Amino acid sequence: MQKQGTLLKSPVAAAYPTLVETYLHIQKDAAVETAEKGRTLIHEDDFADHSMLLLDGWVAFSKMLPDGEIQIIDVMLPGDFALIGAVNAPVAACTIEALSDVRFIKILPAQANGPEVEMEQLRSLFAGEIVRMQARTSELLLRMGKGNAASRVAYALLEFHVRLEAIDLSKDGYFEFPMNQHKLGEFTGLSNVHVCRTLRRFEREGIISHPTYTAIQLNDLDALCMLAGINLDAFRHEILIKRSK
Amino acid sequence: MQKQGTLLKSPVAAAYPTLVETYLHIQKDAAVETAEKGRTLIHEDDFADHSMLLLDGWVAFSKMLPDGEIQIIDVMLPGDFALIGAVNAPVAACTIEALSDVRFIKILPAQANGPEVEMEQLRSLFAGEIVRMQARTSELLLRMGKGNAASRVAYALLEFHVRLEAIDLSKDGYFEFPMNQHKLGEFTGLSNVHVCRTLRRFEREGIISHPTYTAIQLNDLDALCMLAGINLDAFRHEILIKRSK
DNA sequence: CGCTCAGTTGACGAATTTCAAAGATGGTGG
DNA sequence: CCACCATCTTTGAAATTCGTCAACTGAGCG
Repeated sequence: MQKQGTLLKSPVAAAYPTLVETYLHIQKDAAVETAEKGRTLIHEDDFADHSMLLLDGWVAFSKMLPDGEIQIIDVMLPGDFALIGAVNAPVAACTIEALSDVRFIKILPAQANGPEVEMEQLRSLFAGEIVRMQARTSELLLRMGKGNAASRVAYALLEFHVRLEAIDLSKDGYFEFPMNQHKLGEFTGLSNVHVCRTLRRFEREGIISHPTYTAIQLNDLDALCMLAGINLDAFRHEILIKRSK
Repeated sequence: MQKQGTLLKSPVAAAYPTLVETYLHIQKDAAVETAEKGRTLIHEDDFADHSMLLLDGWVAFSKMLPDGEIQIIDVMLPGDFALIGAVNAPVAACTIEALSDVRFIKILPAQANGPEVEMEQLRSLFAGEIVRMQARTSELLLRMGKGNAASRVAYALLEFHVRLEAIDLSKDGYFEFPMNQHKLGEFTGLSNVHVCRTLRRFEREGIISHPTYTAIQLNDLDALCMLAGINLDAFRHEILIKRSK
């Protein structure tokens, strides 16, 4: 377990001072938990009345059909907050899995709902995070229902890029990408085979390239936006926090 | 505009005393707004920092791709609460449309974030509503990505039935259903034509019947659960409030 | 060196969309 | 009460997209 001092040195705290710092200012003894890549933190239908604040790494929320098919509902990135359960809804709707090694804080209901003025400010930030998560899920659902394979893959890549860029983890379209094609298929609702074909097509057309096995390079954001049906500026307003600096 | 007296007489207040009554106990002068079927309340990308409490009727949250294809993200039913925007995320991710004549209350950020003890209780209820909305969207997204047409349509019918039954608006599988096949296609991610084929198949197999044009009768819940890949008890725990009576 | 796992590619088939046209229903105004 | 109109539903046939199956490749690792 680590304490505040360590937290504030993390790149996340530097990039997103408001949420992480605000929380730590109130809960000075917050316990930081860690999990390695591939670890399942919570299973669908488990008891859960808490929330989660991700400090480092990638986390997937997913669900499974009886036949074993898995769909990733949302991916949390460093600095993100998620409501997992509530006192009146104490069941986790999703399985939560670490897509990379992660560091996170578990937030209990009582740790955010108090009358103190600082908590009021904190709740306001949490509400924003929830709205942005809903916005991401909505965009995903839209393309799942009405978009083709190219649209879904382009959207996924753009979403990650835009969110990572805001916390300095994507530069000029280049970022570390800890999901393989099978996982990307679970996120986009496609088979791993079709994800492969779509990525290869993008690569042939020069839209993307993958310089290393664990990273990706987006070369033509305009083309991706066209394919995904996204207006990049409007999209940023919808899924990024208004920086308070 | 109507006041508390009228509200408490509504079937919703009787069925869900906790949320609606708790809110009205704090905001005694809450203004009730109305809208007729088909009316758009908010457009995607509009400014919005508020929430909404639905008293009567059905409301759809939807998004549109540049080519005009529409996907319904979630449907609110009487008694439901939804976070539309937040102070730190003041953009509506969805277009909000009345699927039937509706009555609702607009809730501003300041009306729920105060230090008072009653507001603490109210926020706890709101948090539960948000978790349940996320659970519904997750179930929908799962079937959109990995389910076939029968699974999606069966899920949609079951979701409406289970939620309506909890507020006495579905009895023995019979309920008023204000969506046409085109709208149901927007919800399930199918063309209206394929929704039609799927419904007709269900009807041929005796799983459902539609006694009037605006109502539907679910005859075989077990068969629908099998098709949707749902465990009805687990599903109820996930998307229904724990009644406090 | 051989093992395993992720990625790649082609051929085929199944599910769903699109297009087109024909019924059914309900509302409206004469 | 009837005729007409717009909207919704139903059905068939053709086209498309994507999944499945199977085989092959290539990288990492003991």
